Amino acid sequence: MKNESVAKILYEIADILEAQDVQWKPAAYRKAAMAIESLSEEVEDIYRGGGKKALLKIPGIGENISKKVEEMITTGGLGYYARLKKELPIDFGTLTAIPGLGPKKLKKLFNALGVRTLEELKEAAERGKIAGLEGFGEKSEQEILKGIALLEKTRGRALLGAILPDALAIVEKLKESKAVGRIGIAGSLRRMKETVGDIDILATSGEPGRVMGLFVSLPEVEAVFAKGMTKSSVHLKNGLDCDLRVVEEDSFGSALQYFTGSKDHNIALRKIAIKMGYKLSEYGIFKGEEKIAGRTEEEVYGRLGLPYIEPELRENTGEIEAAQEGRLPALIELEEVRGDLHVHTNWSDGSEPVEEVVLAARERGYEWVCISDHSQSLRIAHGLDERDLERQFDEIERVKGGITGIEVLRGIECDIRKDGSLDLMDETLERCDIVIGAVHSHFNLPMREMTERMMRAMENPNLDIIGHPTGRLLGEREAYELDWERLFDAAEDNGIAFEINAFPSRLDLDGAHIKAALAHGLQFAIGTDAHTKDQMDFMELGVATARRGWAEGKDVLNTLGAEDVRRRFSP
DNA sequence: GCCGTTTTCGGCCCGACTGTTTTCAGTCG
Repeated sequence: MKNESVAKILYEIADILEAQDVQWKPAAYRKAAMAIESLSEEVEDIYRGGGKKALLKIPGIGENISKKVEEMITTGGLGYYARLKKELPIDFGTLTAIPGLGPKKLKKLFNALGVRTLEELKEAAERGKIAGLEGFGEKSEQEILKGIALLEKTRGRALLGAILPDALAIVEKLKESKAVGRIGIAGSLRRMKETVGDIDILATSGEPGRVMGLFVSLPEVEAVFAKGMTKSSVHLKNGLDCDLRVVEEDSFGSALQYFTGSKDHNIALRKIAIKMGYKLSEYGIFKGEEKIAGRTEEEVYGRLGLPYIEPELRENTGEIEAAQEGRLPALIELEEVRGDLHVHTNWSDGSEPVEEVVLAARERGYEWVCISDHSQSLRIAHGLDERDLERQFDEIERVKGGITGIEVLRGIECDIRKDGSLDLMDETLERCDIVIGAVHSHFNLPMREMTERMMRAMENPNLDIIGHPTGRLLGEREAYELDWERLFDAAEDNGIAFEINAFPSRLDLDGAHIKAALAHGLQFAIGTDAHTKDQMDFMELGVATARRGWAEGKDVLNTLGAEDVRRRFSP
């Protein structure tokens, strides 16, 4: 059973128990579900490797839940869940996604009207059966109908690269108002998560009413969920929800800290505050009635005895302990990036000729750029064969002659065939500065075969980098499974780097992969995989991913000069 | 149900918004 399915059942158990007014257990089940959901490894594999004992090592999973997870993995079902579901056969997973409906209200609807599914809820609301119930009214019935309509449209999380510009545009529009003081993005967007579920904006204002009025009437807004003096929530036309909060000037730092999260990071901070005899909230740090911090985030962290922690690290995955011990990494900065390792031109499936791509790289302040088009197997992308590549090398030489101030590296995104061999002759690959090997076919191989396919490719002395290693794309789960430990070992043996692929529709390596690889002493190369000049701007996303994996400048090859990159990859 | 430099028992983050409840429960983040 996959992590997602295990987590879904645990979430549903939490909802059922909460509907039954059970104390504390719902929170415990939810915490366990979140822990399993965010594992970078399959819980099945963890169990196969170390049994129930290994499950107990996952924080939030104790004696009871580990037994239940064990049952799910070994039998594919869970008796406890089946019994609960019999008592309360409600589709909590779907229905709690409707704003305003939680476990308790859904139980009321079930008891009064027998509502179990989205369809039954819709029918009950359309027939006006809900308005008369205790605890509901005309308004809530309408809200439910609106919620269902929104749910039926596309919902869910969106890619960072797709949302960041929209969020910045809203912030810019609000900034134009004189009523707005300080303003900034918070939430998972500020932490630069690969995907974001909503947009959180935080501002200060002497006239919150005016700011809220402006916010809910922005043209981007499709529906308004709530409008108050300190908080308003809307649904945007791009499909995401957006919250705006207005706070006092002297609470901006603590509010920014609080609403940036993550939730787990904040809970850990609050526990530290409690131990020190303080109370931490979005309004500041309080010692009794007295407020002792809150104006800036630095002040908040400082009062808790911590250095400032970068938003990308705030996941409670060891950053607080590292901060306490003074061993936070000096995260790589966008300014340190000296070149893009992976761009396409119109020689394969890119839009522009070599010359324009090189000029675009120079405009971005890079010292070098590596041209890396597809190899011949990728027919739909007009992949290059040996002769094409030689001709492209000539073209690169010609372009280099006419453009100063930037170095051009000769690269190739070479297909890794099903058997692990590379798609071009060794003599040709030897003439490249950088060979990026990538999988573009036979995605459904079993984990072992796929891993060994890549390991075989790594043994070719010409291969330098594994490109977009996970194959994950938007809307799909991991396209194929890999045995990371074996892969890391092979990369170490052969001096191979992994690519952090910043192409906007790709959900490639995440922070956990990167941390694990760094622990093996491996290096990364950020490639935008740009197919148009504009897409080279997504370097920022690649850097954010590296930062979320705790990478420093030395861990990322893009911080090297052109000659050092060449030397790093010459056999 | 989980967890432990307060603890193997007794805690578990905290506050705003909404609707309908005339004093607050449920939901949300």
